Amino acid sequence: MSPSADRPVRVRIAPSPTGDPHVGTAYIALFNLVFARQQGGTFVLRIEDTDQSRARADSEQMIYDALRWVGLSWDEGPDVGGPFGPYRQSERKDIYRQHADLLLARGEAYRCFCTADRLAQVRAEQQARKASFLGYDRHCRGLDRAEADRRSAEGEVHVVRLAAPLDGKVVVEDRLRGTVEFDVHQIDDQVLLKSDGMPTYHLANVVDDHLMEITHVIRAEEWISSTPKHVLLYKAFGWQEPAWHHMPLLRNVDKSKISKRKNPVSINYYRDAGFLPHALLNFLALMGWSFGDDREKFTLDEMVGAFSWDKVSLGGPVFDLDKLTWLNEKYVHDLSYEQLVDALLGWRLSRQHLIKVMPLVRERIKRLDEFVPLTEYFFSGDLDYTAVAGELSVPDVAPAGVAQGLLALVEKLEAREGWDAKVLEEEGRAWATELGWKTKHAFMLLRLVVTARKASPPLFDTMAVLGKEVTRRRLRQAAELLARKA
RNA sequence: GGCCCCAUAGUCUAGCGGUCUAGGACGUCGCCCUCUCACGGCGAAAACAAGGGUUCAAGUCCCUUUGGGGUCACCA
Repeated sequence: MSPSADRPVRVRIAPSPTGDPHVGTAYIALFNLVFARQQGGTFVLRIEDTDQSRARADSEQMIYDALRWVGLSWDEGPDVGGPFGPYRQSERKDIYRQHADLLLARGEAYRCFCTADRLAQVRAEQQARKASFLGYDRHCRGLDRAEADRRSAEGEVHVVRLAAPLDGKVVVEDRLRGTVEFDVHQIDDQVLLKSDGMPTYHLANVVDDHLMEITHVIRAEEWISSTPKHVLLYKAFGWQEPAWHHMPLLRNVDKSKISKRKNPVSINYYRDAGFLPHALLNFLALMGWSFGDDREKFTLDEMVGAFSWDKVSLGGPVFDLDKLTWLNEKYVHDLSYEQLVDALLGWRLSRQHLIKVMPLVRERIKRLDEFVPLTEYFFSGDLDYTAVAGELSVPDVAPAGVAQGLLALVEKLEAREGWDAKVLEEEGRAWATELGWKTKHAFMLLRLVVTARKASPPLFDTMAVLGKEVTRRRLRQAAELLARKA
């Protein structure tokens, strides 16, 4: 019965390198790793980079660094290799194509020549008449196969879609939630191969999981509604399904799915804000899992020893920074003085970081004793704006407008790859222009937000050294403060 | 809106039919310790979403409602 009883346990995480390393990735990675370790299994890291338009050059490395920083490591992956490689989906294009061809040959899939415009029209029409089902209308499903193959051979742009069954139910056996049934009428003919030849998540995920002999899929709850599509794919291929486990989603304070707009979400933020990696990891474990007794502080090894699925709770846990801070305090207090010193030296007091700060302050100090008071904001997380609250403003702009402006800058910086003084200045100037704010005023505002002082080293150099996460957090915090005032 | 998931205090959770006048933790408040602050110690307020069943017995099982969330892409 168990799809894995006879096979060695293999699990995976499959992050997509589209941005900053996400706490949710670490969260899911933790549960995968713990389960693998407990079962004497293997934990695989696979990079899902099939969307060229969203891929970011530095993102993949940041994922590795961030996961290692929290203390998670994998047995197989693009950077460490392994017998089931390549572990980067962009390097497996041929494999997906072959599998799509296989499905095509079996009549389990078909070519679709519909244009993006037509698809958009269909969707708009469905929405307009408030159709209960939104999805592809199977326009190309009836096409003659030989004819479709000919058009394809002639180079006509098209995608490959799964020919989902027209009737019946798809059953997902979730090990955390039990049997979940989906009516097949809710599932449309999912695209498997995009017109650029890259697979969609659905195809790549199923093909890779099978080829990499993944026995247990442990992923976030947001995937549960696409699981029937995956089940259908396993059936179409005639493969054995993995055991499904859908973990609850981390939440913002308002209970929505955790997002960078409402909560620091990058692992790098937690690092830069002075959280200890083991504390973060321990905290993530607490989000959805409990030790069994009242223990809240425990190591990875202890968790591995005590882990079981029935101690996972399914309500979406709110990521509570206060409780994380409390846990972090426990970890800090458990360090010896020497260890704490090392922790600091590995953090913002590292030689590496101080060397970045120095060009900004050397000209501004006359004696060494001035360094610490002058540079405090380089070593802080959140700032206290009470002393400058009155000056946190732009002439003739209401506080709410200033808040909005700050958030607009956050969005702007988000959209731009790279974080150095040059990029920041470009974006900063464009931002001020767009808002119609004099740079003098706009930049003083930013200076106050970022340093809580009226005098500082050059603004954009300061932001560059501060780093993306801390800067972003301060912009948001200040915006929130101003919005409250309004 | 269709489908799906979820439901114990503001938050994270224990509870797997009787031992629950519901336990722990964060946060909040009070007291103690104390040269200050912090730590620490002690204590307080604070929850089984609602309504129906099943049962001798329901926070625990079932149904409905309500609420929250997710998802409906050539993104993952």
